[in-house]
Amino acid sequence: MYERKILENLDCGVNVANKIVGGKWRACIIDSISRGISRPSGIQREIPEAPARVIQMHLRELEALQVIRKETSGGFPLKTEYFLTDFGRSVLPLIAAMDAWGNANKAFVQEMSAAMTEEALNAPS
Amino acid sequence: MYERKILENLDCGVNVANKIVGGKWRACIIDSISRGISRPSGIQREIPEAPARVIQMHLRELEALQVIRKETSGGFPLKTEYFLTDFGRSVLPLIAAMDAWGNANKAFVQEMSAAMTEEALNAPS
DNA sequence: ACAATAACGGAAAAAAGATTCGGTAGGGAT
DNA sequence: ATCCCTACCGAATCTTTTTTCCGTTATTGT
Repeated sequence: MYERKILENLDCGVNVANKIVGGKWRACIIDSISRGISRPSGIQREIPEAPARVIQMHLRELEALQVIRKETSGGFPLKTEYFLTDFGRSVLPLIAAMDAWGNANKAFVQEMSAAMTEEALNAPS
Repeated sequence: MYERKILENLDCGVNVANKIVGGKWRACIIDSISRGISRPSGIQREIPEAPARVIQMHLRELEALQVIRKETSGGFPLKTEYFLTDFGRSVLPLIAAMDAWGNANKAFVQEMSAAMTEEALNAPS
């Protein structure tokens, strides 16, 4: 696991929340599991743009943070399943709130974002 | 401004939200301005752990994204003020939700986080 | 024996983000 | 004259996160 050089600050609530749902694919992974997509291969099929390695690493970390719980049946075909813990379920409303706000303001942010890159291109100075 | 190499994906609401409130100091800066701390120097005094340069850059970006609006009175002592736009005010409930969830689960996350680093130290393989 | 699938992880590179260092500029106070 | 304050920005560097590449193990189907 990666060893931090700068001590992370978990005093502020926002930072605590970002620790769980921040990152490029975190919320997607949690959302998939909440929708009953429990196996790693299924999650990968659900989010094909995310590299398998990244999903694997996030699953490890979310398990360590007790957001999800792992269940392995050694049988065949080699079955691993992940489920949300109670704690994990408690983030769902937050993810829903972020998703709702984001979707409501998607067009505006996309527009501003596009304007920013155009501005950068048209002002080579 | 920084030029992305990988196209950012603003299709998903969560990513749109993270574009505005993600990042180490974004929410803190927006929160400060919402509390009436309008000048850069004031914001820096409010968040002394954040380097001045970082705050400056975020202010630029938040302005470009129209989350905040800038007002300059050329007079003296060289006064610049930032205010939330209507759009900016619309993120406040989201930041409040993140902060509330984070504060409610702070102790648990801190505990899990500590357990993770200890685990890493005690298992040198 | 050989491919296919599932789960997983090491290592290094790439990308993104944060930080430090230094510099600009205008004016005020001593 | 010299130092301080305010606002600001370029560039290099460091840290963190994401990605790519390539392995391992185990079992099933052909």
